[in-house]
Amino acid sequence: MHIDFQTALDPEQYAAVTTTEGPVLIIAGAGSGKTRVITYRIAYLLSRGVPQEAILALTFTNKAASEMVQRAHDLTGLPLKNLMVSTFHSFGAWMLRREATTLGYRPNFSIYDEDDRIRAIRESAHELGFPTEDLDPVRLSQLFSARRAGYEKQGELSAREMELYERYRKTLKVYNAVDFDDLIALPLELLQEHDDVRARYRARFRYVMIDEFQDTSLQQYAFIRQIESGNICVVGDDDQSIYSWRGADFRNIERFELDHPGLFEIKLERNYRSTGSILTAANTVIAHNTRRKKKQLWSPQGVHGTPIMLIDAEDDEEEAERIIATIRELRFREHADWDDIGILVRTNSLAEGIEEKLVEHNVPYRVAGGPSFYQRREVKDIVAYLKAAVNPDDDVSVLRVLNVPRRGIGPATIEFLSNIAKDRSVSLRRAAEMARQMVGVAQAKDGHLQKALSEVYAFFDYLAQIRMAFLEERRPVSIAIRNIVEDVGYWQYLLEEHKKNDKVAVWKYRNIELLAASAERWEKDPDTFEKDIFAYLARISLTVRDEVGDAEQRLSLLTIHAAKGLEFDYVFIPGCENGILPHARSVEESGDIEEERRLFYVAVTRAKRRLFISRAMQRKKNGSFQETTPSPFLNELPQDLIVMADKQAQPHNEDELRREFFSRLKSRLGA
DNA sequence: GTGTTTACTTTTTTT
DNA sequence: AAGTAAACAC
Repeated sequence: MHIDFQTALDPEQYAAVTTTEGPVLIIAGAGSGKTRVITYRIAYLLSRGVPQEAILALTFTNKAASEMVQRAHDLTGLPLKNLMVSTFHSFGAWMLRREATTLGYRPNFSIYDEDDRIRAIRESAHELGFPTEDLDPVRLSQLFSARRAGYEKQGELSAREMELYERYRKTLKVYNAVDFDDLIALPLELLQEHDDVRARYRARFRYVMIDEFQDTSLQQYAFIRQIESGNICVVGDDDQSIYSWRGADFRNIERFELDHPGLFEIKLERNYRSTGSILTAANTVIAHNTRRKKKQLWSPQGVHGTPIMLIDAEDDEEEAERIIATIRELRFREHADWDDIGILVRTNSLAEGIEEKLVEHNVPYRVAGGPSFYQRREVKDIVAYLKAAVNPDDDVSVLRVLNVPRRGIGPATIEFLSNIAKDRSVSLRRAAEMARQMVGVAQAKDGHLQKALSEVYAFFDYLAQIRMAFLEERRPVSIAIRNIVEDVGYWQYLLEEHKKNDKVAVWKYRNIELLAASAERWEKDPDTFEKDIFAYLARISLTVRDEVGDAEQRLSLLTIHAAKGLEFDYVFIPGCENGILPHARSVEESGDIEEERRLFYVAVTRAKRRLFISRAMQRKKNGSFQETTPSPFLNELPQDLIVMADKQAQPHNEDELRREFFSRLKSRLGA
């Protein structure tokens, strides 16, 4: 490994990379080469003889983590098997797996995503006889998270809801399951309460780095404090803090300063990404925020670039049409590649409308965000089989597939078993086991129930069989998936469920085949170090989307949240209307629009060359049209840098003419 | 226990 | 406008 750090980095970056001992705070403005600094820092540590296993780098997304490893690998040319670059949650899961017994869990615990969690809350509410009419599991889920993270004020619960919260926690323990909050809270508890464990982890991870530090929660901050032992480097930008709704608190930056008196602090303000007009716009907008660290992005090249375009359309459909027309023009006039274009939306629902138009116009695109592959019902079903096989006490997964495909196990049977389970605080599986032994049950006259119960027993026996295959003969996950589909007759089930249009059934079956194929790829990947079923389940529970590495050029359509850390030559920000950006709900909840402004700032700073902002005068919402007003952020932009897009100047262009020509040709040949 | 009809509200962002 | 949950019929 031979790297000339001095020439590869600007002076500030160089200082940030080479100050390896003691606490370091890096304030990294948008486009200032943050990822570059972190990867060079890893390379620098390695070049100084620090062993890989002594380094811990924590990020928020799997994408950021894998990109970092990739770039560190490219830089050093070293195999990086023992380098721990991970998301907070994956790292928590990893720790918890190793230390489960200390905390009273078994190592085969299940990880519950939001959907599983809602089901568990419903289940607990049902057990408590909580009135269903005022049960809002989604809201409760948020409140529970706030409470778990230590935000008492936000997490205000009524006495009854508090009772439900306690029951939910107990229920998860019985199921041997943890939720996302637990993945941080439990390892934290472990480090706080077991000096020997803390000493062990501190001894190992002598160099700790935190990416997107402004997005850490109080809980994560406490966790960082526990695991670091002096050499801690945090990188963040308070202007890009957009996750406060998830418990993030950018004041952790101030806390960090207070807690580390001798810290080395450096600001990266050189922006290598955007043109001058985009930077000026970004600086002007963000200056309206009151609580922020002072920062001014500047461009070392000093190029001013093209003005920002403002598109105002009659309605949402016209907005999408004009965006697409503009994109065509960019492709024609500036030879823009599809990959260079990003459409950044505030909400997923906004993306849907645009997506329809993209399909209509044959624009190749990829969507990020939105419901992921792993959330699809058929995929979740199969995954639930895997989860339940590994951890048969996981009632949420069990209940999900107990009667899928239909086995005649309905509400009555489940009620019967859950009563036993509730009385003894055990899982359904244990309850079923007990029922099997109980003479009274075997002699009961109810033929229906008898039949259903024997189906339940057979179901658990089947799960045990799969479990054995995993643990004893180490059956690969991909094979197990295909076995399950076959054994339970899932294909027949799909056909049965979609009698009217078997296209849906085929589509769903294909998704399952994709799941098996992706598992197979994962098994064969030389970079996967742990290949057992536990590692697999942790991975898919904590992955939003798999980066499908297809070489095809595509435009990106994604939420602003998902766009953080990315950049595009051409950026479109649709829906710049009051209520959308800033989002009404957010303003209502937090009382100010500063976070929404940061969101707008993040969107603007993704653009390298040109920025297009659009809005519709009226927009379809829940079926009917609604008049809109422009986003206040539009007035905060420097007006001399904005140009109104001309409505008339959207003629047929090359692409369209060509397509029209071909379609005519085709129909003539066909006729 | 399963299938169909009816009433109703919904999404802001994600590990 | 559409998808979900409760209500109802078989």
